Amino acid sequence: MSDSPAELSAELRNAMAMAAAAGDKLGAFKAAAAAAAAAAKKDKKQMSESELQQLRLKINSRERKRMHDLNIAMDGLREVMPYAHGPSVRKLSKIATLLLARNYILMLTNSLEEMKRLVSEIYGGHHPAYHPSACGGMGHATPLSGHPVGHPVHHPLLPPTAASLTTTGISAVRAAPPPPPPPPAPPSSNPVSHGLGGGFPHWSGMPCPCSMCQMPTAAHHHLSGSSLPRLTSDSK
DNA sequence: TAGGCCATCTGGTCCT
DNA sequence: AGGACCAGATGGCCTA
Repeated sequence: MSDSPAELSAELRNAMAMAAAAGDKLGAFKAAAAAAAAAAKKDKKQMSESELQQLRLKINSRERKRMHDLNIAMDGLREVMPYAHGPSVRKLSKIATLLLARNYILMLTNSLEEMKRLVSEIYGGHHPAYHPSACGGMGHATPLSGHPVGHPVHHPLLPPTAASLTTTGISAVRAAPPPPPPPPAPPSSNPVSHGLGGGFPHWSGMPCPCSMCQMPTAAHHHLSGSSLPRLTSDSK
């Protein structure tokens, strides 16, 4: 197996390492891109070994950048998760981040529903929030979730309500069976580890990403995975 | 040492 | 045609 992909990629890695060592990676990328652009004008069968290699370097560099951007977005997601941050805490894995985010969204959605229910109970459905005309003509698409009387509402910054989510293709979240609303405990309370795989610390009232704590929300399983349209093509 | 996680390469497919 | 996206393969690093 002398021409195995592993050996070929090792060769390319050496080329990249040499290019990176000679200068900045951007410069190496630009050189590779220029050579690849010239080479791409020809038929691939007519391309020389080095031209093919340059094209491969360009594609590899693009893919690296794409994955790097994805990791940056993942870090941004980690930052807003109710989880212990800090140098002494191990970073959440990607799968754990996604599972925790999902549970967190479900929890927030449920809390919002519960809050709306409580407000309607207290005010008997006569709270001004349920009458958009009382909000200075801002014209809500959906009733606001019971903001306190007298407090200014920054409408553009409000998170979408569960009802509005249904109009954006996320209705499955709302369709989830309501788990018991967790108390609003801050993540600073003592974590409880159940000693399962992954070693996720458990915070009181906070969603856990570990597989043991995934609630059976079969009602919205159709939201996951391959059924989601591509972001770049959902406008069609 | 096995298993988990990750980065990277690679070829294929889809989209603009 | 070129780029974005995806999934499989591979190897490295780390931890229990």
